[in-house]
Amino acid sequence: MPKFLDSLPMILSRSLDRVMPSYRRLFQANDLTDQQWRVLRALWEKQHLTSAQISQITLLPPPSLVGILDRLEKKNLIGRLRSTEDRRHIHIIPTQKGRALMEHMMPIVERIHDDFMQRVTAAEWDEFNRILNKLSEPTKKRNLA
Amino acid sequence: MPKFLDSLPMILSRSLDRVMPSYRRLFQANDLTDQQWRVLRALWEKQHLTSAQISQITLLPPPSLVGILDRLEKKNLIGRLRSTEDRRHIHIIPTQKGRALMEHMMPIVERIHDDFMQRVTAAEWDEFNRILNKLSEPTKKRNLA
DNA sequence: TCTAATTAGTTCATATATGAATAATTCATA
DNA sequence: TATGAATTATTCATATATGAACTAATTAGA
Repeated sequence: MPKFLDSLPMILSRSLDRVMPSYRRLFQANDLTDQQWRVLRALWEKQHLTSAQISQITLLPPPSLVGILDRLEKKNLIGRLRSTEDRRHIHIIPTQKGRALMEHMMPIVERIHDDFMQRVTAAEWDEFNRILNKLSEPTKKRNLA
Repeated sequence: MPKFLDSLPMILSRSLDRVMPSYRRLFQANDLTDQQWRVLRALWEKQHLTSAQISQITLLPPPSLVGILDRLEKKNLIGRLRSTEDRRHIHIIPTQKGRALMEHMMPIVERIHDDFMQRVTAAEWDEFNRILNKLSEPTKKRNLA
């Protein structure tokens, strides 16, 4: 008899609730929300991305992204630049200030990540990812209603 | 060099995004949000719970819970009853209609759950929970109440 | 006994999630 | 080449998340 608290959604939600505070302290110290940081983080590797690309990388839904980008723009951390080739695309580009903030935060984020990683062995981490992937791997539509 | 997409928060978020749709189709077919179902589900075992207890079980923050309970009450699925012993407590009680809805949905929810469980062995599931717990176990604030 | 500290539920301001719909642009193709 | 389909970013309405603050009720302590 599977208990509510042992269901997959609750297990994942509870873990997120436990993991996020360690990161959130850093985000708040830098006046960022979780989501705002995700956008900046996505721009760490690439110099510019479209909204759709950011949405795909960060898992942030497009309607949410509009407001998140608005606020990042207002804080002068990113800029919007409409593409001349395909005028439907809007390139999101970090500003100097945005890039400076990323450079300040990235090492700390990595340290937080490393702290979590040190809780398990490399083999455990791999095994964890393998099983979680089996559990959540997308297949067909699973409509049991 | 850990990639953004392989960080613990992103892995957990992505898995949730992949798992929830299977449940959400059922919730929507019954005119419920994820959170509204969580509250009903919490009331499946117990006949009545206080707001604080529901918040703890469902992981829903108290300020959110107020609105969620308002809407469940408006749909006549639950009722609020102020305790006479401690007038700060408010008991949340499913209505007849609420209980009927739960009885209709529970078997389907269980089937969805079983469907996910069949993707891994019992040993894998245990191992998954063990590692995830090591990863996300709270260390500080260990409140031994 | 009387007041300070706690507790439960709530409100507030702001930010985000969700699903439907829309405007502008580009693509596909008859 | 006109025109319907597809794409990109956006808006809209509603629901929820987050952290601070607030009210009413209860409890702890001097």
